[in-house]
Amino acid sequence: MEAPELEAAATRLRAAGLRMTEGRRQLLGLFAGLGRWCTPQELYGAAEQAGLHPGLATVYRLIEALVETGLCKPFIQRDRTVRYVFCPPRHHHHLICEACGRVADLAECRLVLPSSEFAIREHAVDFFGLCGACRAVPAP
Amino acid sequence: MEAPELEAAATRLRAAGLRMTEGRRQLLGLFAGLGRWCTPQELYGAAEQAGLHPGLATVYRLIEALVETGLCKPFIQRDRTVRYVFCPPRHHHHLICEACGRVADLAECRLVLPSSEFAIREHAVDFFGLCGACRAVPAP
DNA sequence: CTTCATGCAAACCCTTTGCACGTCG
DNA sequence: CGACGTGCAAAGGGTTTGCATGAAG
Repeated sequence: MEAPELEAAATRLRAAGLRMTEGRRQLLGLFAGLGRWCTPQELYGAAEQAGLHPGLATVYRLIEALVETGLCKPFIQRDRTVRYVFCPPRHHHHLICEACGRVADLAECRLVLPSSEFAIREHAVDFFGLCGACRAVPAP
Repeated sequence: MEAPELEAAATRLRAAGLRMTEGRRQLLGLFAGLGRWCTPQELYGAAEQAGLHPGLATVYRLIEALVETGLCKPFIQRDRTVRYVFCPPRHHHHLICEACGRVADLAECRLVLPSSEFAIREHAVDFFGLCGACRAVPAP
C-alpha cells in the first residue's frame, strides 16, 4: 500500500464525515500496509505489536467505517471466521492466499458479464489459493 | 431446485457419512427449494411455516454439514448479517438479488483467469443487484 | 465550543455445546 | 444395538454499546 492510496482512503473517510485522528490514521496505515486479510482481533494484535494501543472497540469502529465507505470488504470463511480485506478506492479483484492470508490486488480481470434482466450493481470476483511463496514453504 | 439436484445433494451428504433422516431430508428440500439466500433464523422460520418444527440447533447443524460438503456457501453482508446460499453440486456462479434475496444460478461465465504465480484453488464470482421482478416492484 | 473519537467494561445476540432420548442402518 | 440425529436449554464468544473523557475542526 503506497501513501497515495492511503491518502485517497483518508480523503474518502473525511468526505464521509469522519475525523482523521492520529490514532485512526496510524491504524488505517497499519491495516492498509498489512497486505493481508485479518480478523479484528488480528488487526488489534498487529497494532499492539506496532506500538499502537487502540481499544478493541476502536478497531471494530474503524473497520465498520471502512466497510461502510467501501474501503474494506468482509469475507466469511468456511469455519465462519470473518476476515477483512482493505480495498484501495478503485475497482479491483483479489487474490487471497489461504495459507498466509496475503492479498494481492488484481486491477485487470477480463470478465464477460452475463446478459440477463438482472441489474448488476456490484460484482465480486475473488480467487483463493496459494501465493507463490506458500506454494514453496509452509505459511509464515 | 429440481429433484435430481436434491437427490445429488443427499447422495453427497450420505457419502460424507451423514444420515438422511426424514427431518433432514425435508429441511434440505425446503432450503434447496427456497431459491434465495437466508440466515439460519430465516430458514428456521421458513421451516416453521412449512409445518416442520426443527430446533434452531438442528438448522445450524444442517447448514454446517452443507458448508463442509460444499453444498452451501456463506456470505457476509455489509451489515455483518451472514446468509447462506444453497449450492447445487456443480460449479456455478450466483446472481443474488439484494432486494428479495432471490438467487439465480449462472452455469456459464466466461472468465479469463489471470496469469500469475498464484495457484488458484477456487474462485468466487458473485453478482449483486436487482432481479427483474425487484426492478419493477418493491421487495416481496 | 460543538461534535465526534476513544477506552473500558458491560450488554448483546448469534452460534455452539452438553445431555438425554429417539432414530437410522 | 451401536452410532448418529434431535430438541432443549445453558454456555460461549465475537461484536456492539453506554458512558465519561479527550481531541478535532
